[in-house]
Amino acid sequence: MSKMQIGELAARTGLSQRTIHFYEEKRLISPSEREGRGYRYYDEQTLRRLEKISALKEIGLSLDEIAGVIDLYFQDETGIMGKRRVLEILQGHLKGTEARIVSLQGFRKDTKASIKKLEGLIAKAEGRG
Amino acid sequence: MSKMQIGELAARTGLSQRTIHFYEEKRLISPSEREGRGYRYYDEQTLRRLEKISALKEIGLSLDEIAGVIDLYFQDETGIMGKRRVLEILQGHLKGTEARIVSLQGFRKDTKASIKKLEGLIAKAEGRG
DNA sequence: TCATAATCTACAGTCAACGTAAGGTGATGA
DNA sequence: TCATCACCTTACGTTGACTGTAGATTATGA
Repeated sequence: MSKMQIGELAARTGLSQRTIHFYEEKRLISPSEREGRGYRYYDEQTLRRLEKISALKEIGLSLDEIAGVIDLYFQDETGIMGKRRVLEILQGHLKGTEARIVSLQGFRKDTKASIKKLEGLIAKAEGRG
Repeated sequence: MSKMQIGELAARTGLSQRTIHFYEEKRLISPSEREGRGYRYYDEQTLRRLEKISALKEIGLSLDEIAGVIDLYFQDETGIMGKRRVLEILQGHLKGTEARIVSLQGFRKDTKASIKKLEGLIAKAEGRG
């Protein structure tokens, strides 16, 4: 269970094997082990890492940006300075996410207004017809 | 006011002139006029159109997808069938937007939890130090 | 009239994030 | 023995969304 090959990892994350290779090139992940015949082996940690990467992509970060922060999510920061730094990054993500949400809510409002107006027009046209 | 050249349009939308040309190639917009064999002239309608395009990009539509629906936002649909069609599209956008919001809210929740945990650790470390 | 500014067309280049294909290795089961 | 499988590396291709730039044309003000 704990050790899996790339095929299983791909299946469980929904990513393609190529994408996983690509993420390794970009230093977003690395296999936990590379035994005899060259196969990559991954653990659950990498699985969670990939999930976090997808989540960060969802909020609009580029892979480069993700590469710059992904470790912060998974290293056990011992020093208090490290913890503060991680905290700052997370707070930045939170802010970005909230801005994004607000912007989408604005769009939602506009769209709802358009819909309502259009429904009115349709109702009127039907009533008259 | 009503008639402007590409420079002004670019300034007012925040897009580059090159991008506006590009959007024209992609049939997302077109100049209202092309007098004297040369310069493009735009009206306020195009300005609003570009703003809508940006909004649709914001919610994750590709330029191709936008090209497929942008007219619906600006044509005065006369027939009731047309109106229904526009309504459907808008409802689709609304659904997509709401899904997007929910997903971001999930991420926000996770991030907040991480922050809280981290703040706890920092407080503990400080209290002990 | 002439400099300068604004715009034009057309083609090439870039960058991210993969996709795809070719050719090769070691393990496994019929 | 041999086909199949799961993976490997290397490398070129693709798509989307721009961006740069050269060289020509058009407009404007002193």
